[in-house]
Amino acid sequence: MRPSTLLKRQKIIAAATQLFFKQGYPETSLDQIIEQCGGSKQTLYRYFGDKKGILNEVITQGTEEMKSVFQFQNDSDIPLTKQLNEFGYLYIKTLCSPQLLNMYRIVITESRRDQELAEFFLSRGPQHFHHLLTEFLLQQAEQGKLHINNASLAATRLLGLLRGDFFQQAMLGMPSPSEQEMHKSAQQAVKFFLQGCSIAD
Amino acid sequence: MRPSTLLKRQKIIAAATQLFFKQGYPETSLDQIIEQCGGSKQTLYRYFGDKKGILNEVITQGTEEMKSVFQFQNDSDIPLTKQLNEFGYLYIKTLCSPQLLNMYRIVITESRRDQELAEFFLSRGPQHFHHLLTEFLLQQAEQGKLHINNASLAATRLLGLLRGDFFQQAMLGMPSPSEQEMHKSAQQAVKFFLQGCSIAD
DNA sequence: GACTTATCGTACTGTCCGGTACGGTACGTT
DNA sequence: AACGTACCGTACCGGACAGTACGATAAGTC
Repeated sequence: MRPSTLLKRQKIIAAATQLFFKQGYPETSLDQIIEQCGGSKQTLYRYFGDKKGILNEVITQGTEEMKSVFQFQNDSDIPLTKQLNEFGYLYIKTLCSPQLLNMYRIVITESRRDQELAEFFLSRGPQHFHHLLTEFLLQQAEQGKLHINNASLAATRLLGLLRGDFFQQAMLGMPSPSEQEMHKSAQQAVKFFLQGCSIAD
Repeated sequence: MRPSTLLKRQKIIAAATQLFFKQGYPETSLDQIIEQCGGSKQTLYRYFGDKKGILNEVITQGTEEMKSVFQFQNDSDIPLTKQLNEFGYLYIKTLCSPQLLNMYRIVITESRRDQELAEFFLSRGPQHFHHLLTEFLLQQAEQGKLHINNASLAATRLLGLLRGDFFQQAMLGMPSPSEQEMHKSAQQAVKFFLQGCSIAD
């Protein structure tokens, strides 16, 4: 294997990602990818087998990158509300990012043909956020800072409140909220969540 | 115009709906629709202009039908909690129905090309539910049965709680919850919502 | 420098599909 | 019965595109 191989792979994936996100997966031809990143169709088949192989790699790297960007600092010196506000803002911002929205659209479209891809994306994407929040809530509960019986269910609720209408609307191409709206919505959702928690379950 | 024309139109739409929902819109050829409902391609073009014309009609009739199915009885003799539970159950059930899920998938997929369709669907589908709930909450608030400042925001919150993870997962092809789970989830969400409302805003 | 192997460019194949053309046929009207 | 119109069936057009074939060329290895 040549040393340039890995670089070429990344170039192909970068080009494919950009085109898939911009136009959609079925709407992007292999020739367009080649045109964007140079090289020959043969190379593309050598590395990825077929078109779906490219998509798998795009989704894999896309989710990986998102996970690395979404860094939620769990610092016990910071008050609970503030930490949740920050988490909420990050969550809304991530959900409304073109990166995630485009992946959602593609995976939803392909889920009819490729259930495996859908499950993969679900576990690496949405369920990852759920997992992070559940762990955090669990920890807070153990420290007595929060009264919940079921951390996973509580996480589902907070995430649902955070999503609100944004996600559905963004998914259908409506404009994303501003940074200010995201902050405000996150704060309101967290407040509402904590009030509900003070008694619930 | 012949009397059989309307019948034929409906037959075409029924066939197209079934195929679009089962296979997706781009994956369904006009020949397949003809094969299913009989007739000639020419007729199809006579009635609908082009393929997208058929889709528009499918979505229009689909949302119309859903609105007529989703009948929320506002009976002031019934306690608030019970009414909200019923609403919540209906909402979850509708969201997880193949009818709505398939429309969502198609519209999301097409929203890249046809923003108008997306907005049409959004207003007739999701926003219709939001509107119904907002009106109801407003009425309850005016009667002093509920303390909220912003009925629309409150509706967004309850709907978010009701959706929980179900919608995202169903959208990606995961199995829908059972009737029991729907009932239970609706009750829990409503309970949590009402607790949050007792102080919030 | 000789050899190997990855890559390139281009052309090609097979297929699918939206949309059109057109001759024939049933239907409804007068 | 005669006429016009809607409808049917089939064939066709043009274009797009995944995937393949293959000879030419560059890059790395010895």
